[in-house]
Amino acid sequence: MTPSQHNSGAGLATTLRISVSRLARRLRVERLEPGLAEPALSDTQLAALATLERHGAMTPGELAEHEKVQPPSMTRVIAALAEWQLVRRAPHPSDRRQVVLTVTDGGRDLVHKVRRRREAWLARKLAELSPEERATLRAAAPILEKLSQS
Amino acid sequence: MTPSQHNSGAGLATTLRISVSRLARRLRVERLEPGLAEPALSDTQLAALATLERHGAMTPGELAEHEKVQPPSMTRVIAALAEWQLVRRAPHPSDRRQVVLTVTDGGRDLVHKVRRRREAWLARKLAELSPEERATLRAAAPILEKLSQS
DNA sequence: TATTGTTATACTCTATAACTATA
DNA sequence: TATAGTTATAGAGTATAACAATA
Repeated sequence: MTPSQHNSGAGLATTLRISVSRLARRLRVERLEPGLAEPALSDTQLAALATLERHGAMTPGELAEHEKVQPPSMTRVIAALAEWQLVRRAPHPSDRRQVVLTVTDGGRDLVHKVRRRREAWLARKLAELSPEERATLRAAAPILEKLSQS
Repeated sequence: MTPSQHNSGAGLATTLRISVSRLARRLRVERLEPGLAEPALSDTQLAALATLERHGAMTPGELAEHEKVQPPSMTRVIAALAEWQLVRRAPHPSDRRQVVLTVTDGGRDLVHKVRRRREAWLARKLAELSPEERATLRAAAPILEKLSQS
């Protein structure tokens, strides 16, 4: 690696891209494996449910915009989530064209369960590291976060 | 955060999962945006091409197994790649049921181009960081790599 | 008979276009 | 007229089942 690469981060870019992509894929897989009890939610359904759980209440249009899907696609996602009693639809208080979506208790439980399951694997792996290695990752996390902004 | 969480990495698991997943998604998106010159390869097509570029020569069955798709799906992927002259099919030397796939020069160029494009974005972002931040990431990369093993 | 690859067909997910109800 | 949501329909991607060629 040349000094200029060292400074600009070209060599670092290669190793970081590989390690980040691999770990992310591993985390994604880890979400799917267990948990055959609950309905098999698709990525979009799970993401929409998690967004709703975080934001509290949104209209279908807002949710579609947030999840970067078109409104008709969100209609189908909501229909599935509503059928499984994970979200609830209520009339908008002032505008009768709109619909207000909220997460049910069951939906909230499912979001938490999936979140815990995803993190359980990673937490186990982190516990196997040395304290110094964990400190390095703790310092790196906000920098990684900053990289993905903008 | 409690001391035990600090030691086991449960709190760290949350922040690290979020930052790694976000950055990986950002890197994936970065593959799509520019490059309107070449054919728009799907994720699976690009992954199959990259695997073939790395391994040199495989049969459709081996490639399907490696990419975790069923053989009929791989048949269609190969058909598209062959139509764009990115891979070449040759008869197997001894078993006439089998087919041997190799990457063409054009396919190899495309793999390299996409790989460079993905890294260019990250290298630009890394160059905006302070030397200390880059040093932290350089230390973190092998630890992230270790986490994704096993 | 078993195996490799392909063709036929169906399902899931998402998109665009057209429609309904309301503002 | 414009907007929110839905319904109708089409396209991309992948799966299983059935088939042809070869071992």
